[in-house]
Amino acid sequence: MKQIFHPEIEDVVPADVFAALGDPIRLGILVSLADCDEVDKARCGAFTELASPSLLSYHFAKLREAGITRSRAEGNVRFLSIRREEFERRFPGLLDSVIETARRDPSVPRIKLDV
Amino acid sequence: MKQIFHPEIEDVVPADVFAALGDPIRLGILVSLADCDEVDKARCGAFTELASPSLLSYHFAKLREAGITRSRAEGNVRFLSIRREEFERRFPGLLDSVIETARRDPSVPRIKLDV
DNA sequence: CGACTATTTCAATGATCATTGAATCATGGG
DNA sequence: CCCATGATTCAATGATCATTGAAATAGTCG
Repeated sequence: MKQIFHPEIEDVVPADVFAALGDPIRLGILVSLADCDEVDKARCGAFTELASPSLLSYHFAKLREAGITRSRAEGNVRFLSIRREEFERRFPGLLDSVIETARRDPSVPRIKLDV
Repeated sequence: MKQIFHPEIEDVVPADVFAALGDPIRLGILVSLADCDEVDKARCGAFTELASPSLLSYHFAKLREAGITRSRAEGNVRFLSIRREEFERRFPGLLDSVIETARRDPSVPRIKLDV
């Protein structure tokens, strides 16, 4: 079982966060996660409408390495979640307005995550 | 006098905004502008501590083309300002939390703009 | 006009990015 | 043990990026 790298939240830097948000697919992943009813229950494989599996994997890594999301392996499957509390502590208010901005905009693709 | 392109605020899209914010120099320009006492009085030439003139020009263009700033030519000089009201209307609350995030973070370089 | 200043543009560089498809790896179930 | 499933990794692609320094542009002032 390979270790999945997550940066310490204190090491996360604004420019890297915004760079990670600067892609429509990644914004789509983020709003879809945010709109998911059950936190921490979103399978990676549920996002295939947004991109191919290998491209998704690439974008998941970007979000994860920017400190925005957390990936958790459970058996065969991986779950994806937003690092809400940590991120809120590190950059108060930021994620809420980012998500709200992305949620409101039709240019951001999104999926319904059935949990 | 060459025309300077500014996108219509309605044409501005979140992913492009975040991509423009995904660079420490550009964040530095933004917070420095935001912390400038007199709005719309910041000369482009006042940012030379952040980068070389030609690199600054490049970053100014990125911010401008992303709809975040406005450039105004006046004689020999160009002035730079944040498109506050328009941007607030387009993406309510976003710019405030972006600026606050950048302002608080020591990884973002900044200058004192004497006006 | 001619020199000077402020700023942009251009061409060139190497680095990183988004994307693709094939290969790999790990797990769970028969 | 074998195979299917879920997901990542790898190699290769062309595109875009940040940076540099030199050249061009435009305005000002003598």
